[in-house]
Amino acid sequence: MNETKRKIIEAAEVEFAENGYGGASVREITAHADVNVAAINYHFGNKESLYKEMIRNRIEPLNRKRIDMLERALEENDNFPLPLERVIDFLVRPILTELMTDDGNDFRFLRVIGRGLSEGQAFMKDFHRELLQEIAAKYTAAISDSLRNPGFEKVAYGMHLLSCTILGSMMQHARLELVSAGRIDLNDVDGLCEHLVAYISGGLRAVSEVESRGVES
Amino acid sequence: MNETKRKIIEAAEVEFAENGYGGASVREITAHADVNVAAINYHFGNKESLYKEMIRNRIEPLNRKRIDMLERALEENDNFPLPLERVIDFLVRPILTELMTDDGNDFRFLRVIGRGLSEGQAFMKDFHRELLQEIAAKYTAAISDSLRNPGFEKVAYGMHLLSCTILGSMMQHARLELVSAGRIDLNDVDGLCEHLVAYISGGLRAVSEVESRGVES
DNA sequence: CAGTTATTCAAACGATCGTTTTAAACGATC
DNA sequence: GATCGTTTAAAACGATCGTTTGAATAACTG
Repeated sequence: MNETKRKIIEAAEVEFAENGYGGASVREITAHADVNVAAINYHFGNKESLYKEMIRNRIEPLNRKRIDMLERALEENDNFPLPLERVIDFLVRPILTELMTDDGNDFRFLRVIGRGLSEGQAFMKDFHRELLQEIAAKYTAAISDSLRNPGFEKVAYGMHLLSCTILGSMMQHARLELVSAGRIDLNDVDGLCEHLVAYISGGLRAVSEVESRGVES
Repeated sequence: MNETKRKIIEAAEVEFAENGYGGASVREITAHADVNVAAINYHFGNKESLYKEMIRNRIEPLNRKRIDMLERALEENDNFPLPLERVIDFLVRPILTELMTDDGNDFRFLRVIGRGLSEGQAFMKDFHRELLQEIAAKYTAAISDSLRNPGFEKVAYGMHLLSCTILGSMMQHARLELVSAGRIDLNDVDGLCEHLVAYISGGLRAVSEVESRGVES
C-alpha cells in the first residue's frame, strides 16, 4: 500500500480513538501522519471513506475469524449446541486479543469502534449494521441453541444486553484500572476474557430463566 | 426559573441527545429553543456550564433516590446483606423509570448521559467521576456484601462489567426494538428492568465464582 | 530523453463553530 | 415618568472545519 495512505490510516486510528469521528479533524490527522492536508481527499475521497476503510481493514478479518471459529466448532460437534461459555468465548476473545496486544496501542481500536457506535453521524448506523449483520445472525442462533431455545423474547433481551456489555467494555476498558485502583492490569487479556465470558454467560442464563409475565412464544 | 433558561435547557437536552456534546452547536440549541444565540453565554456562561447544569438538574435527584433506597433497605435489614437482585434493582430501576416515562421524550436523557460518558472532552472525565463517586462507593460495598465478599478482584471486575452493561443499555436502548424486530416495546420499563436485573445479577454471581489462577486477596 | 501520469504541496474556498460586543427593549423602583 | 439593573437582539469576532484548486514535483512509460 502507498506509504502516505498507510501513514494516514495509522494516524486516523489514533485521532479517531482520541476524539471520535466528529471530534477528529482532517488537519490533525494529516499533521499527525506528517502528510499534506489534501492527502486524505486525494487518497480516500473524503473523511467518511477514510473512516470506513480504516475500520473495515481491521474488523473484517476479525469477524471472519469469529465466524470461522463458531462454524468449525459447530461442525465438529455435529451441529449440537455448544456450551454457552465456548460460544461467548469465540465472540469476545478475538476482539480482546487481536486488538489489545498489537503494539502498545492503548486499545485504540476498541475505543474507535465504541465511540463510532455511540456517535450519531448519519452514515454510522448503516455502516455498523453492515459490519455486524452476519455475525449477529449466526451468534444469535448459536446462543439460542446453547440456552436450549428459551424463546424469542428472552433471546432478544439477551443478545441486546450482551451487545451492551461488549460495547461498554470496548469503550470503557481503561476504567478497569481506575475501578480496581490499579490492581488489575489492563493488558491481562486472559483475565478480562475469563471474567467477561463468565459474566455474559451468567447473565444470559439468568435472562433465559426469567419468569415472564406475558405469554411466551 | 427564567423562561429563557428553561427553554434552553429543554432544547439542550434534545440536541445533546441527538448529536452529543461536541456535535450539538449552540446555534442549533438556541434556534430550537427559539431564543437568541447569545442567550446561552448570558445565562450559563458557556456551553460547558450549560451542559453540566442540565445534567446535574436531572441526575442529582435520581442519585439521591438510588442512595436513599439502598440505605433505607440496609437499615431495615439490620445491615445484613440484601439479596443481590434487590440491590441491582435499586441501582437500575430509578434510571429506567424516571428517565423513560416522562413525556414521549424518546429516552433522550439516557442517550445524553451515555454519549457524554463516551466523549473525550477534557472536562467530561472529572465531571462524570463527580456524578458517580458517591453512588459507586456505596453500591460497590453493598454488592460485595450481597455476593458474600468474593474478594477485591472479583468485585472490581464485576462493578466494571456492571457499569459497562448499564452504560451500553443507556446508549443503545433504541436497538432493543431493532434486535427484537419490533416485538419488544421500548416503553416496557418493567420488562427491561426485570431482564436487566436478572442479567446483571446472573453475571455478577458468575464472576464471583470464577476459578482464579492467581492468589486472591 | 520527452511525454504522461501520479502524487504532493501551499493556498484558498465557503461554511460553521463558540463567544463577544454593542445597543435596544424590558421591568421594577423611586 | 425618569432611572436603574436585567434581559434580549443583531452583528461581528477570530478560529477551525472539510474540501477544492492549480501549480510544482516525482514516478513511470515509450
